[in-house]
Amino acid sequence: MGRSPCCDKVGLKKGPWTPEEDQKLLAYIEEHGHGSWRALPAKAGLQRCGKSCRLRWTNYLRPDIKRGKFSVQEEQTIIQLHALLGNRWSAIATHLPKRTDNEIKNYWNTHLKKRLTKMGIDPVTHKPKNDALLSSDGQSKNAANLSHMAQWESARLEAEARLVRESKLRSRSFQQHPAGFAPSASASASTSDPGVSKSAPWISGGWTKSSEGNSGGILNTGFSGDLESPTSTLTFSENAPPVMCSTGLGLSSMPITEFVGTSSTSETGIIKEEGDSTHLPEYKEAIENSLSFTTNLQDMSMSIETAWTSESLRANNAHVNNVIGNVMEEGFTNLLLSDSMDQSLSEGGKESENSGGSGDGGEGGSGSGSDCYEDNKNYWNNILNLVNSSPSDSPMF
DNA sequence: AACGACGGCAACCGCACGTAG
DNA sequence: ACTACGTGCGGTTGCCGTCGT
Repeated sequence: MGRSPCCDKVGLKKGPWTPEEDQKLLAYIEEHGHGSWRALPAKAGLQRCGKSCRLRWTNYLRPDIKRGKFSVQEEQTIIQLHALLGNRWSAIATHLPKRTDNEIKNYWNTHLKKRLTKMGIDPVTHKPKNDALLSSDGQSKNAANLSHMAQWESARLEAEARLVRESKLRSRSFQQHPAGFAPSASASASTSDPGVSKSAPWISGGWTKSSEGNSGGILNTGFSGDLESPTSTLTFSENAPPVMCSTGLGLSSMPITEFVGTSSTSETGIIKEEGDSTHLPEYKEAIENSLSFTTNLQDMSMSIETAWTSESLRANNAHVNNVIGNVMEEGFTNLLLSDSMDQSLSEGGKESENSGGSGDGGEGGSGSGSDCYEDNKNYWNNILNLVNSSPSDSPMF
């Protein structure tokens, strides 16, 4: 595939941007929008490649960027989402308004990763590093299961994002071929679309819950507030079996409940080993089937917003943030916060400016010795809380 | 004061993906 | 179906300021 290098032209400047360059770029974009990035430098009178301009704009000049220290809440959000999504910074950035993925990535690499390591948690797997030591009391199993859960959740998010992306495409078709679809002045996607089942097998497979009573699947649910995410049917109810209809992912029979109920009762609800092993291939398949790991939560929220522009959908992101916020209030972040504070104390309050916010670091007291396991347990419990507390009646989750 | 080590961060690089022609 | 282009994304690099010796 031919792909012309963008910066191989001689005479193009690289390296740090000067205020003059910034000014030029800013002025041009404010007046004309960025349009084609490749064409922009010439038009704006910059000796830069388009890519460089784009990066400068998205990571630095954009007016809606918040700079400066990350708040404790932001830190916690990053860690939690990283546990679920891995190094998908753009997805994580979705839930940190005004922060760029690059900034988050840098912050993770320079601060949070180290902090987790210091806490004895593997920043990659988010598992306790002393897994082996814990194995005797079964904690390693728990940790593995929790990690497994996170992996699965990651795949789930991927699938959901794909669904939305698919819907986005449909939305474009709406705009381009309005005659071919029921007109939707309110863009509320209130129509059924036979094409859905063809293009999105996981939809056609039926989100049992969401498609019940509306044959068109998810898109039929009407987005006036009762949009049912396919995966939102993953209710995490300990009583009612979850209606996992991700047939496209081969997950329909997965014993999700067994995973799910565990978040709040760390000791009891952990995945049953037999269930886990039984469905391991399905998990694997589910994850592997989520081919497009480029999708992210931003895709979900943004594409829905652009696709249907329903106010109710705007709550999706807000909800996620609320969930995260709730989790934080419940103490997960105390762990890190306390660590943060420990660090502050030990390092002379280097990070004490940390948004002074939510001084909820009170009861934490992590970090030392015997508390380590407890902390890690809480850590994972709260990650699961994040997932579990996504209400089934949420438009998005 | 000079020097090296280290950390933080902006920017670059290259791959992947979507899309238009 | 193929190709070129535009863009998104994550990993990496390199500059610069700060700190310790």
